[in-house]
Amino acid sequence: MQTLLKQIKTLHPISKEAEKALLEICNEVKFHKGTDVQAIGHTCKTIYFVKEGCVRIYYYKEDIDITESFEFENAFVARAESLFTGKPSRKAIQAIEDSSLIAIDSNKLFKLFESHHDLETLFRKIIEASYVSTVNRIESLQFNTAEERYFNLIKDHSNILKRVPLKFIASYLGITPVSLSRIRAIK
Amino acid sequence: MQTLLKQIKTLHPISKEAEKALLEICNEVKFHKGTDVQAIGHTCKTIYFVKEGCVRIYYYKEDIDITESFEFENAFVARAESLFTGKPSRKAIQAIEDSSLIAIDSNKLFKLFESHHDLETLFRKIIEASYVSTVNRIESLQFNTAEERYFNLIKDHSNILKRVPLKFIASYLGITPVSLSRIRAIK
DNA sequence: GTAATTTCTTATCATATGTAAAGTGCTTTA
DNA sequence: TAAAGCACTTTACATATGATAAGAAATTAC
Repeated sequence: MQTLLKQIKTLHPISKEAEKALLEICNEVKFHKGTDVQAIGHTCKTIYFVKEGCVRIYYYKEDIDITESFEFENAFVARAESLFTGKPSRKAIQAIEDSSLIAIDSNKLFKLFESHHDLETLFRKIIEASYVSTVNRIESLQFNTAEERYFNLIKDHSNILKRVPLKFIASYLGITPVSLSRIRAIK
Repeated sequence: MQTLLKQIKTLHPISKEAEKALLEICNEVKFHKGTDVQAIGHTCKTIYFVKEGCVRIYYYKEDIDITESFEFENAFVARAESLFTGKPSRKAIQAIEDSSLIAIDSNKLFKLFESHHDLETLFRKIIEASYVSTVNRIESLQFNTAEERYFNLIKDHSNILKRVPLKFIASYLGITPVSLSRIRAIK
């Protein structure tokens, strides 16, 4: 759990009591490469912190597997559209590598917000940061070419090519694996 | 200010004291159609609530005006990438119609969070909802065709065509005005 | 109310990306 | 170790969207 606490410290330091209360609703879970952490149709009631490994959120659009996002070490993962609305998710979370995640029970967490103001502030900031990164992603999808998006991705995540299959990267960029191959062949 | 309080009630009811404190950091501002509410390069320190009219967030990519988002009555507007990072924004907010906005001073608001827990919860929920809608927008940009995106937009905002010029809608959808004309000609 | 400007549409051609199919090489597994 | 399966690439062709330019329609300014 030390990695989680260390990461929290960089975002919004919390009191010892809040730390203790938080740890009580956390537990570590491990998943093998390729297995679903949470399945499609499940209502998201857990926020995960990636301690080791990496995961993706994916869904099916007309039988085609589409990767919505990747998360690596020290990132938080949840299916926002389910977690914040209480509706079942059409999306799943899957381990891309053998991964260790810290699972935080979201209902218990929201309860803790009432007694630990600093915990709510911490998670508000986490949500704000996620929000900013989705806004930036929209900008990229809206008017960058697939080629620009690909080269930006490997610039920001230099080791992603070693860790994530190209087929996942292709749908993440909004293109087919064939199209990605063409882009990669250029340079 | 009644419209703002009414909208808040539907999201997360707050105490009378919190209401009073909030109103003290709000003030109403009016803008004529076509004028900038906040300019490019300005660091966002205001959250707006649209009382009447509509606005858009836009920026320039290589001299081309791109609309990132629209907001209509009863919605909150802010340039998240600036508000939550403290950096100057490359984006502007512009009134599309003559509009009445309620301006909330964000620094004062964040200060109020310390004394009014329910205000923080309210704004956390507002951010959560914005986050969910950006996640949905990513899904749409990632794998829907321009045609699907257009018909979804007018389905969700039935009166948008009467209120917003097509050139803004085109860039919002990630296509050129010419391409939008073609799509509209189909049906 | 007319002229000027802006917005929108249409047409033509160029280009990027999609689809389908076949081939290559790597990994898994029996 | 051979066979099977999977990931990735390449090719050929189809289609959607972009770029440019010209014309029609709507809006704005005087």
